[in-house]
Amino acid sequence: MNDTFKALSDPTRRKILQLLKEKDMSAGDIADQFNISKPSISHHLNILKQARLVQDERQGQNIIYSINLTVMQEAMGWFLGMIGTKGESTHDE
Amino acid sequence: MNDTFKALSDPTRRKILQLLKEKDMSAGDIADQFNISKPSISHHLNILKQARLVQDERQGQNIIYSINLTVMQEAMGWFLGMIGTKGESTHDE
DNA sequence: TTGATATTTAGATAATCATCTAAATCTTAT
DNA sequence: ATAAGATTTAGATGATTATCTAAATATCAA
Repeated sequence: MNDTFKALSDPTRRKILQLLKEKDMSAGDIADQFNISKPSISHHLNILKQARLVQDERQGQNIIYSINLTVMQEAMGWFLGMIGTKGESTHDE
Repeated sequence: MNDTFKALSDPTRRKILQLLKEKDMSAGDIADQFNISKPSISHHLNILKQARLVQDERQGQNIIYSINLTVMQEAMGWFLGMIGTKGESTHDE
């Protein structure tokens, strides 16, 4: 969960996720959307990958990235737990 | 929104929010829950405050912190937007 | 196999961040 | 007014991070 939030804390990485929400994209196509070097984007993609927020698959010369909505939902679960009735305990009592 | 995610990226700050979800607490009582100096906790509280994730109010010698669920809900809205049907565009077309 | 394209890895650097101690501020009680 | 308690501010330090350029790896095409 910490990796997830750390990964989401950078605006470039959040924008990458928003791009991948629309459609799967190659690393190069993703990099073209930013004024940042390709190695830096590769680094961001790696952080997203370690957090399992994205998956990658090689297709010929390209590596295609796609979003992992399952992990996104898990993160949203954290918010749901927080927004539950104020003062409500996590465990039954 | 960036301030929000930045604020949420630290585990100590997330734990503070979980404490405040249960009940409002003074800065000192919050600090007692961690093996971290009071000034450091004060710093974390300030970051949460700038992100408007918490509010504070002085009560005598103490300063009482409370969670701001509205901002939490806004952050969750970002996730809802992400989890919408894959490939679905934000604007109508 | 050689060359071109796509992507990552390595290594360096400047900026940001979490943390600490010491000192300052604010409030209450004597 | 002074002392005590609660909290924050100031300033410093070590760790993490985002970024870059240069070099390495992998795939495809000729």
